[in-house]
Amino acid sequence: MLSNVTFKVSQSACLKDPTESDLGKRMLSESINLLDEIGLEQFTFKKLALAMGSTEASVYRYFENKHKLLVYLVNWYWCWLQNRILITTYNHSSAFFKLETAIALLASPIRQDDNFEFIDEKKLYNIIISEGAKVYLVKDVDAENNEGAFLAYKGLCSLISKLILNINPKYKHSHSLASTIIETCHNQIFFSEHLPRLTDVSEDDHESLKEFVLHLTASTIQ
Amino acid sequence: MLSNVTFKVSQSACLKDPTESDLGKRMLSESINLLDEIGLEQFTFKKLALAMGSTEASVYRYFENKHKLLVYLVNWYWCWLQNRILITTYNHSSAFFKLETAIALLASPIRQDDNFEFIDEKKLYNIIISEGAKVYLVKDVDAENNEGAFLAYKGLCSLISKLILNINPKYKHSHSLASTIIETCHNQIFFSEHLPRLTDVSEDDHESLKEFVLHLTASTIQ
DNA sequence: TCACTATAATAGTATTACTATTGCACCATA
DNA sequence: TATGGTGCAATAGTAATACTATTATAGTGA
Repeated sequence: MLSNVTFKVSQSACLKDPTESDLGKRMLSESINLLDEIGLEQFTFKKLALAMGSTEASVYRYFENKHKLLVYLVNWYWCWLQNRILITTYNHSSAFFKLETAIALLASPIRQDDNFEFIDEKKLYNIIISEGAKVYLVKDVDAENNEGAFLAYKGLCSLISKLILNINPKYKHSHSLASTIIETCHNQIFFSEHLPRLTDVSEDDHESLKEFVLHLTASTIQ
Repeated sequence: MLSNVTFKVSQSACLKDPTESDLGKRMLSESINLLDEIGLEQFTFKKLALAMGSTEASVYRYFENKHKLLVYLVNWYWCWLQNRILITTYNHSSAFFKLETAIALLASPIRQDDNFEFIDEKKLYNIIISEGAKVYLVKDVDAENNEGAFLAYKGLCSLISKLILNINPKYKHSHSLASTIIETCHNQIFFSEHLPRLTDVSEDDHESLKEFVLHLTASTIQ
């Protein structure tokens, strides 16, 4: 069902579609490896070029700067995840089951998806957790928003929001709860790995995280 | 009651205590103005030095780099906020009232505290919302954690966690809920200002934010 | 008055982010 | 098969940023 799917990842994030050339695909693949390994602050186009056996200038042909590259990757993830949720819940009618599935997917490391051989979904998931918030925590967030940089996140939030309203049409804060669910899943995983005193979730205990978030969600919307 | 209080803000964050010299105080004051104005990415010690009529090298005498300066400011805020919560709830015995007070303080812009004439608490609050997460979302978070960079955050989290357990001693995820409350307050304010489709809270409607977080908290812990 | 100390200012270097220009391969047309 | 155009990557830079080694100065105690 997913085969031959490509995501229209925010055109504004790249100068040239990296999925349409061999060099571009290697760029995505290597940038995921490198970002996962050294983090956004240490990441430079020079290091990326070295890792992929190309040059700095070639990377600049595809992405304006490293922030836009991160925006591209994060958007790719949001598109991919929304797809995953829709596919996994396709044959079910219960809104509660759908919401549970969405939370389970958000709270667990991602299985490799062989439809995108140039994306390592597990490493990308780590990048989302550690660097994801940096795509919007910038001064020119409004300008980027106007360019459509966050449409995929909004889409996912809207999807979860609708599931919440299906369960309780009178709940007044469905969008806030949806974004809280998303952010909390990632935050708690980060805390469990690095700042354990900020969480009760043990490292890699995704079942416990799912339980926490699901209980919080279900209690809140009754 | 607060007068003559100073915070032992993580010693490791600075090379020299900025509150003990005139230049240091101006450094804190101007860095808050500048960070609020242009954000961490655009912020440089050169610009700070220019703004305060000093030199880059002098700033480096107090802080290793701009990240450490941010760590210092964020820690100052966490210390200050914990103090505020303790003072505001001092004469009350109800754990629920205390939790409500903590959420109200987290969810609202801060009044100017005249005990610290070199800190503009409102601007600092904006910085916490926009830049706060960046203090831990870095590759060497574990090393910084060992140096005690996050003790103040852990202290606040522990305080809220205890209030939760006072209300319901059987609740299993008090630390996770505490950190979720803190992060959610700041996130939702950011979203209300920049990405309104991710929230139901309107800009500057702190009452509605407080309502959302308090309802979520109360429902979750019963 | 003379060292000694603590401080800030000067004057750099190395690295990073980004860009202008050149060179090369592919492809259609004569 | 030759020729000119097009699109891409590589070369070789510049400008700005992050950081440091050294010098200058003011205050303090002997």
